[in-house]
Amino acid sequence: MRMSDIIAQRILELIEESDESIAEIQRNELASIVGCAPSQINYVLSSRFTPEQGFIIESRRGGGGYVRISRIKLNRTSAIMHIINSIGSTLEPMEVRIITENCGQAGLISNDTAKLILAAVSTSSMSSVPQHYRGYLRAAIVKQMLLTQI
Amino acid sequence: MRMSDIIAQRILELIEESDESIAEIQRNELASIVGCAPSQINYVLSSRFTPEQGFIIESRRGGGGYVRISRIKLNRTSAIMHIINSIGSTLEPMEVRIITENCGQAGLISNDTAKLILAAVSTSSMSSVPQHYRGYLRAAIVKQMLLTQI
DNA sequence: CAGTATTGACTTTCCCTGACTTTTGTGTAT
DNA sequence: ATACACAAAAGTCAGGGAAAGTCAATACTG
Repeated sequence: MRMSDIIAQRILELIEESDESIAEIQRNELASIVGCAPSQINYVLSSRFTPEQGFIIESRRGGGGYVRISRIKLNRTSAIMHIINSIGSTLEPMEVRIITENCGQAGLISNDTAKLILAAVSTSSMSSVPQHYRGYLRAAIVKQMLLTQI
Repeated sequence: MRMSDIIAQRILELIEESDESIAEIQRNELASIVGCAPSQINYVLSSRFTPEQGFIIESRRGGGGYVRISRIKLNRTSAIMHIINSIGSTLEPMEVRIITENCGQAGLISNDTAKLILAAVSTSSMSSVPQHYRGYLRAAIVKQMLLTQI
């Protein structure tokens, strides 16, 4: 069995065990338990615990640092997940408008949330970033934000 | 739990308990109560109770010295504007965390909104954009999102 | 060969401390 | 009253340690 699989499995176990669907680990500790390089934890997280798969990663460095992996709870979720999955790797402004409108109409997100999403990906928010990246960025941000609404 | 968190928590408790949203402490006394070096109190104050976060620090040295931490009360709109104005051209993840936490605690934004902001600027949202741009992007997004809350 | 895993060196962030400095209040001698 | 010394605070800053993050090179697998 691959190291990555062991790590992923262990993290999933921790999530299962917790009431809140949250696993909070110390990267170096987990690495030494399973016997791999610490940086491989990052690899596993970024390849298998992505927002697309329904996970949110938060972390903090320094003494007492941690990595928190949380799984989005399912229910009405499916609708939102479906929308998220339908989003490709890039999004144009018009598409964002349509998505938020649809979500709003379907009662999946509030008016306020819709506004927040539009603000986050607004032209003025992204003016510091070269054109070239904006489509990818929009897609990633919208996905990530929708995930919190589950 | 980190020492810094304990100290911050204690100070916030004191502020909550007081009618005037003021905590008045003696640096060395607090340090010895929680068991840390006195200078760490300064560290916590300067990293988490900044004017940008809506706090004012006053102090006096010498015999009978003190440190007074007071939370600024403003009306919602001006409070939010104040925070937006205090944000520079770039933001680090930690700063975003502190800002959303403080806004949440001050009742300026909902829990849900806080989550949305954090999601919008999360590492995974921005992974498609080179490091170099991320600070500026975070600042722009957070400002833009806070503006919708006015 | 293409794609996925794995590692290790280096970087960044955050926390914590201790040595040193500065400010303020108090007492005492002139 | 003035000046001075001393003690009792708080402030500053450089440095070290403990985490997590990044990235490029290499190994493995199908």
